[in-house]
Amino acid sequence: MSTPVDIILKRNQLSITDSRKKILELFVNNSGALEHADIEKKTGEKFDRVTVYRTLQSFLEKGIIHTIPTSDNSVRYALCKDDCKEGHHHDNHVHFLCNECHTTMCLEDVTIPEVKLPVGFQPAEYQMVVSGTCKECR
Amino acid sequence: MSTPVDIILKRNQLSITDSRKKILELFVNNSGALEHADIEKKTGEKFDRVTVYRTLQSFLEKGIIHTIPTSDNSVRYALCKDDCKEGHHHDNHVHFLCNECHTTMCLEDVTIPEVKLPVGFQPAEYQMVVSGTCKECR
DNA sequence: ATTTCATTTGCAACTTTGTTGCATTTATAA
DNA sequence: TTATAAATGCAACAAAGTTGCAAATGAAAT
Ligand SMILES: [Mn+2]
Ligand SMILES: [Mn+2]
Ligand SMILES: [Zn+2]
Ligand SMILES: [Zn+2]
Repeated sequence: MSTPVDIILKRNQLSITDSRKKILELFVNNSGALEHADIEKKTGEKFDRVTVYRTLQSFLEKGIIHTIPTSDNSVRYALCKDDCKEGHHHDNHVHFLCNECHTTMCLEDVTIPEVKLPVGFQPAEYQMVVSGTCKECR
Repeated sequence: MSTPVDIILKRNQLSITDSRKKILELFVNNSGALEHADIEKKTGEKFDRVTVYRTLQSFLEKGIIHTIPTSDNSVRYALCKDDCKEGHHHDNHVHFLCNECHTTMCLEDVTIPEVKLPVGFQPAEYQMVVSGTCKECR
């Protein structure tokens, strides 16, 4: 019996290990984005810090998760929609940071608008982050 | 004789010190954004790391510089246009990250477009970062 | 089920990045 | 010139991230 998490791991040619299962479950069961520290807390110190780093790294490389830019120095991770290929992400959706509850979420349905850049600039990837008050907090 | 840098400091009620002058000069003479490490390098280990941190912090608070969001964990700083008030930045311009020369720059003339958020979401600040190849590198 | 082998993990040791308290120095204004 | 509040440097620390390597484990073959 393969769990949903197992299926994701198999599809990405990652061996199914304890840490990968637990960490991927966190993403699947959480609506918002997670920081490294969140993951360490929520796994209850079950895994070595290094393992968490390496697990996130391989999820990133496989296109299972993506990072979300923030103005402070924190890195947030969130699940990619299924159509991200290895090494080539293309979630062109807006991200929202709530100033009240401090959750970071993917607004999958809000597409990043195009902008006209000055001549000579060749765009490859667009990122848009909106901060404010989320649905729950207002 | 007040230098341009002195004037900025005075306008923001910051006392004119060696470190503040040198660090602010870096921003004024550099077109791109700077990381903490750049500043330490370019000042030639002249100032203590702590002083650099505290100087950047006070520039941020006064609205002299602003941070630029990135997907990795690095923090970049760039000069604000003159109309940023203490604690309340409003540079609503797009930022560009060059994948070749790795410079980060403010596209002052490119305004961040509005997006329609799902009901319930109250936006406060918009950030947009475009990565790709810059004018110089193509 | 057992064996094999590449992969993954945990540990230790390390580097980098950022923070805090405090004594000394410095800038500003009286 | 002096007084005083602010800024700096230092030390000590905390947090975040990296690397090499031996031991453990997963997947596939027998
Ligand atoms: Mn997302
Ligand atoms: Mn800018
Ligand atoms: Zn919220
Ligand atoms: Zn470039």
